[in-house]
Amino acid sequence: MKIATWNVNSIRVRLDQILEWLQKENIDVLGMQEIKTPDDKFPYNNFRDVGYNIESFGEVGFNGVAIASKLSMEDVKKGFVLDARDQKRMISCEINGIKIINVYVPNGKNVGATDYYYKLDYLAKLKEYLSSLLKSTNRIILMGDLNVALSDLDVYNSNQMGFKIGFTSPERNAMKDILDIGFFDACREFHKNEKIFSFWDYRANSFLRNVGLRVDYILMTKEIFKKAVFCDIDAKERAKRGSSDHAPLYAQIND
DNA sequence: ATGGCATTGTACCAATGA
Repeated sequence: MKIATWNVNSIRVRLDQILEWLQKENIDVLGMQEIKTPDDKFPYNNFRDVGYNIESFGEVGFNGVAIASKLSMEDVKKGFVLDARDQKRMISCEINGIKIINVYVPNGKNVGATDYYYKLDYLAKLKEYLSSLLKSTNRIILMGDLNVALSDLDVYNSNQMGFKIGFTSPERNAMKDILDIGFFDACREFHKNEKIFSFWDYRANSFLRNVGLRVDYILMTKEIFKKAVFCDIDAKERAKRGSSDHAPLYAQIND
Protein backbone atom coordinates (compact mmCIF):
# COMPACT_ATOMS: atom_id res chain seq x y z
CA MET A 1 0.00 0.00 0.00
CA LYS A 2 1.31 3.41 -0.98
CA ILE A 3 0.20 6.25 1.27
CA ALA A 4 0.81 9.99 1.02
CA THR A 5 0.10 13.33 2.64
CA TRP A 6 0.10 16.78 1.07
CA ASN A 7 -0.78 20.26 2.24
CA VAL A 8 -2.18 21.35 -1.11
CA ASN A 9 -2.99 25.02 -0.28
CA SER A 10 -6.33 25.04 -2.16
CA ILE A 11 -7.69 21.88 -3.77
CA ARG A 12 -9.32 23.82 -6.58
CA VAL A 13 -6.16 25.59 -7.70
CA ARG A 14 -4.02 22.44 -7.36
CA LEU A 15 -6.50 19.89 -8.72
CA ASP A 16 -4.72 18.98 -11.97
CA GLN A 17 -1.32 18.67 -10.29
CA ILE A 18 -2.73 16.45 -7.53
CA LEU A 19 -4.56 14.10 -9.91
CA GLU A 20 -1.50 13.83 -12.13
CA TRP A 21 0.77 13.03 -9.20
CA LEU A 22 -1.62 10.45 -7.72
CA GLN A 23 -1.64 8.54 -10.97
CA LYS A 24 2.03 8.93 -11.77
CA GLU A 25 3.07 7.60 -8.34
CA ASN A 26 0.20 5.11 -8.13
CA ILE A 27 -0.80 6.36 -4.68
CA ASP A 28 -3.43 4.29 -2.86
CA VAL A 29 -4.28 6.73 -0.08
CA LEU A 30 -3.71 10.50 0.00
CA GLY A 31 -4.46 12.78 2.94
CA MET A 32 -4.77 16.44 1.97
CA GLN A 33 -4.73 19.53 4.15
CA GLU A 34 -5.64 23.16 3.57
CA ILE A 35 -8.13 22.32 0.85
CA LYS A 36 -9.72 25.75 1.48
CA THR A 37 -13.00 24.58 0.02
CA PRO A 38 -16.42 23.88 1.57
CA ASP A 39 -17.85 20.42 0.87
CA ASP A 40 -20.49 21.71 -1.55
CA LYS A 41 -17.73 23.05 -3.80
CA PHE A 42 -15.35 20.10 -3.50
CA PRO A 43 -14.40 18.51 -6.87
CA TYR A 44 -15.50 14.98 -5.88
CA ASN A 45 -16.14 13.76 -9.40
CA ASN A 46 -12.65 14.62 -10.61
CA PHE A 47 -11.26 12.13 -8.09
CA ARG A 48 -13.91 9.50 -8.82
CA ASP A 49 -13.20 9.76 -12.54
CA VAL A 50 -9.63 8.54 -11.96
CA GLY A 51 -10.61 5.73 -9.59
CA TYR A 52 -10.55 7.21 -6.10
CA ASN A 53 -13.07 7.24 -3.31
CA ILE A 54 -13.07 10.69 -1.79
CA GLU A 55 -14.14 12.16 1.55
CA SER A 56 -13.80 15.82 2.48
CA PHE A 57 -14.27 17.92 5.57
CA GLY A 58 -13.97 21.52 4.48
CA GLU A 59 -15.10 25.03 5.26
CA VAL A 60 -15.20 28.39 3.52
CA GLY A 61 -11.86 30.08 2.95
CA PHE A 62 -9.43 28.27 5.24
CA ASN A 63 -8.33 24.93 6.64
CA GLY A 64 -10.14 21.81 5.46
CA VAL A 65 -8.94 18.23 5.03
CA ALA A 66 -9.76 15.34 2.71
CA ILE A 67 -8.81 11.73 2.01
CA ALA A 68 -8.67 10.15 -1.44
CA SER A 69 -8.38 6.36 -1.52
CA LYS A 70 -8.44 3.65 -4.16
CA LEU A 71 -9.29 1.19 -1.38
CA SER A 72 -12.60 1.36 0.40
CA MET A 73 -12.78 3.56 3.48
CA GLU A 74 -14.64 2.31 6.54
CA ASP A 75 -15.73 4.22 9.62
CA VAL A 76 -15.08 7.70 8.20
CA LYS A 77 -14.99 10.28 10.99
CA LYS A 78 -15.12 14.05 10.49
CA GLY A 79 -14.80 16.52 13.32
CA PHE A 80 -13.57 15.65 16.78
CA VAL A 81 -14.35 17.07 20.16
CA LEU A 82 -10.69 17.98 20.58
CA ASP A 83 -10.90 21.15 18.44
CA ALA A 84 -11.61 24.08 20.76
CA ARG A 85 -12.53 26.27 17.79
CA ASP A 86 -14.46 23.66 15.88
CA GLN A 87 -12.39 24.16 12.73
CA LYS A 88 -12.18 21.58 9.96
CA ARG A 89 -8.80 20.02 10.71
CA MET A 90 -9.15 16.28 11.08
CA ILE A 91 -10.65 13.40 9.16
CA SER A 92 -10.06 9.71 9.74
CA CYS A 93 -11.02 6.35 8.33
CA GLU A 94 -10.07 2.70 8.40
CA ILE A 95 -8.43 1.09 5.37
CA ASN A 96 -7.32 -2.57 5.34
CA GLY A 97 -7.72 -2.65 9.11
CA ILE A 98 -5.42 0.36 9.57
CA LYS A 99 -6.71 3.46 11.32
CA ILE A 100 -5.67 6.43 9.17
CA ILE A 101 -5.88 9.90 10.66
CA ASN A 102 -5.29 12.98 8.53
CA VAL A 103 -4.72 16.19 10.46
CA TYR A 104 -3.98 19.86 9.89
CA VAL A 105 -2.62 21.26 13.16
CA PRO A 106 -3.10 25.03 13.72
CA ASN A 107 -0.01 27.03 12.81
CA GLY A 108 -0.16 29.24 15.93
CA LYS A 109 0.39 32.59 14.18
CA ASN A 110 2.80 34.22 16.65
CA VAL A 111 4.55 32.85 19.73
CA GLY A 112 2.49 33.88 22.75
CA ALA A 113 -0.64 34.78 20.74
CA THR A 114 -3.99 33.20 21.58
CA ASP A 115 -3.56 31.13 18.40
CA TYR A 116 -0.31 29.79 19.83
CA TYR A 117 -2.10 28.43 22.89
CA TYR A 118 -4.84 27.06 20.70
CA LYS A 119 -2.11 25.16 18.83
CA LEU A 120 -0.52 23.79 22.02
CA ASP A 121 -3.95 22.79 23.29
CA TYR A 122 -4.69 21.07 19.98
CA LEU A 123 -1.43 19.10 20.10
CA ALA A 124 -2.09 18.05 23.70
CA LYS A 125 -5.61 16.91 22.89
CA LEU A 126 -4.35 15.08 19.81
CA LYS A 127 -1.96 13.14 22.02
CA GLU A 128 -4.77 12.27 24.43
CA TYR A 129 -6.92 11.10 21.54
CA LEU A 130 -4.12 8.91 20.16
CA SER A 131 -3.41 7.49 23.63
CA SER A 132 -6.98 6.36 24.01
CA LEU A 133 -6.99 4.97 20.48
CA LEU A 134 -3.87 2.91 21.21
CA LYS A 135 -5.85 0.99 23.83
CA SER A 136 -7.99 -0.54 21.09
CA THR A 137 -5.55 -0.88 18.14
CA ASN A 138 -1.83 -0.91 17.37
CA ARG A 139 -2.36 -0.30 13.66
CA ILE A 140 -2.43 3.50 13.30
CA ILE A 141 -1.08 5.98 10.75
CA LEU A 142 -1.19 9.67 11.64
CA MET A 143 -0.38 11.86 8.66
CA GLY A 144 -0.58 15.52 7.91
CA ASP A 145 0.74 19.01 8.47
CA LEU A 146 1.67 19.08 12.15
CA ASN A 147 3.15 22.59 11.86
CA VAL A 148 6.09 21.71 14.13
CA ALA A 149 9.71 21.09 13.13
CA LEU A 150 11.08 18.44 15.49
CA SER A 151 14.85 18.86 15.43
CA ASP A 152 17.72 20.94 14.08
CA LEU A 153 17.68 18.70 11.02
CA ASP A 154 14.16 19.86 10.27
CA VAL A 155 14.93 23.58 9.91
CA TYR A 156 17.18 25.50 7.56
CA ASN A 157 18.86 27.42 10.35
CA SER A 158 18.33 26.30 13.93
CA ASN A 159 20.15 29.35 15.32
CA GLN A 160 17.57 31.70 13.86
CA MET A 161 14.61 29.48 14.63
CA GLY A 162 14.65 29.19 18.43
CA PHE A 163 11.83 31.58 19.12
CA LYS A 164 9.94 31.30 15.88
CA ILE A 165 6.58 29.70 15.45
CA GLY A 166 6.85 25.98 14.74
CA PHE A 167 10.16 25.55 16.54
CA THR A 168 9.63 26.67 20.14
CA SER A 169 10.30 24.20 22.95
CA PRO A 170 6.63 23.85 23.99
CA GLU A 171 5.65 22.98 20.42
CA ARG A 172 8.51 20.53 19.92
CA ASN A 173 7.86 18.94 23.31
CA ALA A 174 4.18 18.52 22.44
CA MET A 175 5.23 16.76 19.26
CA LYS A 176 7.78 14.57 21.08
CA ASP A 177 5.04 13.63 23.54
CA ILE A 178 3.03 12.26 20.62
CA LEU A 179 5.98 10.20 19.36
CA ASP A 180 6.70 8.96 22.88
CA ILE A 181 3.34 7.23 23.26
CA GLY A 182 4.30 4.89 20.41
CA PHE A 183 4.81 6.46 17.00
CA PHE A 184 7.67 6.34 14.50
CA ASP A 185 8.50 9.40 12.40
CA ALA A 186 8.70 7.44 9.14
CA CYS A 187 10.53 9.99 6.97
CA ARG A 188 13.15 10.59 9.65
CA GLU A 189 13.67 6.85 10.19
CA PHE A 190 14.55 6.48 6.51
CA HIS A 191 16.66 9.65 6.41
CA LYS A 192 18.71 9.66 9.60
CA ASN A 193 21.02 12.68 9.98
CA GLU A 194 19.78 14.23 6.75
CA LYS A 195 18.30 17.73 6.40
CA ILE A 196 14.97 17.19 4.73
CA PHE A 197 12.21 19.75 4.29
CA SER A 198 8.55 19.55 3.31
CA PHE A 199 7.72 23.26 3.27
CA TRP A 200 9.37 26.23 1.59
CA ASP A 201 7.89 29.73 1.90
CA TYR A 202 6.69 31.32 -1.32
CA ARG A 203 8.64 34.45 -0.44
CA ALA A 204 12.29 35.42 -0.84
CA ASN A 205 13.14 32.60 -3.26
CA SER A 206 13.04 30.16 -0.36
CA PHE A 207 12.80 27.03 -2.47
CA LEU A 208 15.69 27.92 -4.75
CA ARG A 209 17.82 28.71 -1.69
CA ASN A 210 16.52 25.57 0.10
CA VAL A 211 15.31 27.65 3.03
CA GLY A 212 12.74 25.18 4.27
CA LEU A 213 11.17 23.38 7.20
CA ARG A 214 9.97 19.85 7.81
CA VAL A 215 6.52 20.24 9.29
CA ASP A 216 4.65 17.45 7.45
CA TYR A 217 4.79 13.91 8.76
CA ILE A 218 3.71 10.34 8.38
CA LEU A 219 3.73 8.77 11.84
CA MET A 220 3.27 5.04 12.24
CA THR A 221 2.82 2.68 15.15
CA LYS A 222 5.54 0.02 15.37
CA GLU A 223 3.16 -2.60 14.00
CA ILE A 224 2.84 -0.56 10.78
CA PHE A 225 6.36 0.83 10.65
CA LYS A 226 7.97 -2.61 10.58
CA LYS A 227 6.25 -3.16 7.23
CA ALA A 228 7.37 0.19 5.81
CA VAL A 229 9.78 0.01 2.85
CA PHE A 230 10.45 3.69 2.30
CA CYS A 231 9.23 7.16 3.19
CA ASP A 232 10.26 10.23 1.28
CA ILE A 233 9.40 13.82 0.36
CA ASP A 234 8.78 14.51 -3.31
CA ALA A 235 10.35 17.97 -3.62
CA LYS A 236 9.97 17.81 -7.41
CA GLU A 237 6.32 18.75 -6.95
CA ARG A 238 7.28 21.86 -4.96
CA ALA A 239 9.63 22.88 -7.77
CA LYS A 240 6.78 23.06 -10.26
CA ARG A 241 5.34 26.36 -11.33
CA GLY A 242 2.18 27.22 -9.43
CA SER A 243 2.65 24.53 -6.78
CA SER A 244 1.62 24.48 -3.13
CA ASP A 245 4.24 25.78 -0.68
CA HIS A 246 4.36 22.21 0.70
CA ALA A 247 5.67 19.10 -1.05
CA PRO A 248 3.94 15.71 -0.73
CA LEU A 249 5.32 12.90 1.46
CA TYR A 250 4.83 9.30 0.48
CA ALA A 251 5.52 5.92 1.97
CA GLN A 252 5.24 2.28 0.95
CA ILE A 253 3.90 -0.31 3.37
CA ASN A 254 4.06 -3.96 2.41
CA ASP A 255 1.27 -6.16 3.68
C1' DA B 1 13.31 44.25 12.08
C1' DT B 2 10.37 43.86 8.46
C1' DG B 3 8.49 41.82 4.54
C1' DG B 4 9.04 39.06 0.88
C1' DC B 5 4.03 35.57 -1.90
C1' DA B 6 -0.19 33.05 -2.66
C1' DT B 7 -5.00 32.14 -1.63
C1' DT B 8 -9.70 33.31 -0.17
C1' DG B 9 -13.96 36.06 0.12
C1' DT B 10 -16.56 40.10 -1.68
C1' DA B 11 -12.95 42.80 -3.65
C1' DC B 12 -9.92 46.61 -5.55
C1' DC B 13 -8.59 45.30 0.36
C1' DA B 14 -7.90 42.32 4.86
C1' DA B 15 -6.98 37.93 6.81
C1' DT B 16 -4.27 33.85 6.86
C1' DG B 17 -0.30 31.16 6.47
C1' DA B 18 4.61 29.56 9.24
